[in-house]
Amino acid sequence: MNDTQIKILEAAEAEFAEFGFVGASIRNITQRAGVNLASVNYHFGTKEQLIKHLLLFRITPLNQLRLNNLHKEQERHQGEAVPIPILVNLLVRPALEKMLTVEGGQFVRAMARCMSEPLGFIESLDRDVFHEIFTAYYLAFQKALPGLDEQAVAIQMNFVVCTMVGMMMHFPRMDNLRGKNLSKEKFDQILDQFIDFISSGVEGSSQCLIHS
Amino acid sequence: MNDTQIKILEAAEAEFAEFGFVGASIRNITQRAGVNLASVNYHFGTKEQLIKHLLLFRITPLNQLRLNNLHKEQERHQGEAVPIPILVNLLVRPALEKMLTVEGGQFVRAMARCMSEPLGFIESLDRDVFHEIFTAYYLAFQKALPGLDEQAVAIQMNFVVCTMVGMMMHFPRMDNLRGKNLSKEKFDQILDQFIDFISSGVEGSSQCLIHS
DNA sequence: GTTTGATTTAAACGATCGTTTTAAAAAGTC
DNA sequence: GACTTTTTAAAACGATCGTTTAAATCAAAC
Repeated sequence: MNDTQIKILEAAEAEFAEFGFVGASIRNITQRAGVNLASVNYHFGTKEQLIKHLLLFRITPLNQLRLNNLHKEQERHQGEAVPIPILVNLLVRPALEKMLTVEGGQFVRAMARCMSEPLGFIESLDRDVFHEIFTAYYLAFQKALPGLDEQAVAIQMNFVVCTMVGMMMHFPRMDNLRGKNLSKEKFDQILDQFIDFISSGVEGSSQCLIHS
Repeated sequence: MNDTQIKILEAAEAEFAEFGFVGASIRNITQRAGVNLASVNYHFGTKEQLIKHLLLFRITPLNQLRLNNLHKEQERHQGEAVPIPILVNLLVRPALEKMLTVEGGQFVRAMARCMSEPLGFIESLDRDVFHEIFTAYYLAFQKALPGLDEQAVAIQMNFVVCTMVGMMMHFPRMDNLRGKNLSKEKFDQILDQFIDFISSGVEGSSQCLIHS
């Protein structure tokens, strides 16, 4: 990985976080990075290939971690269902805990913003990158929510994903936190509470479905 | 309201829903509407004024409804706290129930997409339009969650908003629903479940805070 | 030191963007 | 019917966009 390439990726992440994919401009990115305009196309090809590279570069290890941790937890429970709060924590925390640092927050927001854009190649990338982890967690959720049919489990997982993505996008705008120099302790506390919020949501809204 | 203006607003809504504010193009909008390119600037001024007009035109009655229903419910409870599930329902349902129809879904997605863009005038519009309703519901949440300090209540409300906005953006992509010609009954059932999800999230994640 | 390949640079290309201008058409007023 | 106002129409403006090109610079190998 070239020095120029690294500078481009860092600048691109900030730019995509701020303006999304269509709003981002190659000229701004190269200017932020202090490199020549043509170097993006030289090193990465098109703008589309740049965001693909960036997203894959960041999301792949994230999902690998989520997958490994799930397997570990499943082994620990020896075939029994892993409880919902643990599943939610394993799924949500790796992404959200990055939001505390500046560069982590940029990555998270860039990911949430760009992945939400309804462009053809984004939607197919979305499915490609998240298919494996979605099905792995889907099976775990199914085991943890006996009595729910397949579609109900998928809907619950969509609730979880919606909530997580909503937070990834909305976090920088949370009124009562912005500009407060959020300490790590306070942030962790809010993150714990958020994961608790999601877990309680899944468990609470599943209950009436199980008893029917 | 002119016939041309209506056609522009309808086309603009579809365009903004699909591409967001920066991604939307005046040329596409006028082409969709079947009107001349210059008519957008003639009738609405700039692109920025167009989206402002559209958002205000749609959000104002929505928030008025949410506010009226809250006041009614507060009268019914005669000074006692309105329970969380009712508050969440009053806050969330008016927006989400529009997603079932095509034009409603376009409006909801346009709103979620454009409001999430980190542009200066959008963020100020955001605060202007939602300030009144946020504080009204904030006070109601505070009464329904005794024992939580001010910041904790605000955080809970941010969780709710995050979740709602996440759903507004993510709904058209929910795998197990797309292209299934979702019936009104099934949709209402999912919406009920979603509201239950949020309510359970608030109540569940508040509990450990209250007992401390 | 020369040559070869990789990288950087500056300039340009064609396309699209939001907006403005100027004139034609339509609608309304007396 | 003449006049004024409002609305539409076509064309152009200046700016920015992603991308390509061609020359200049650098690095490494021989």
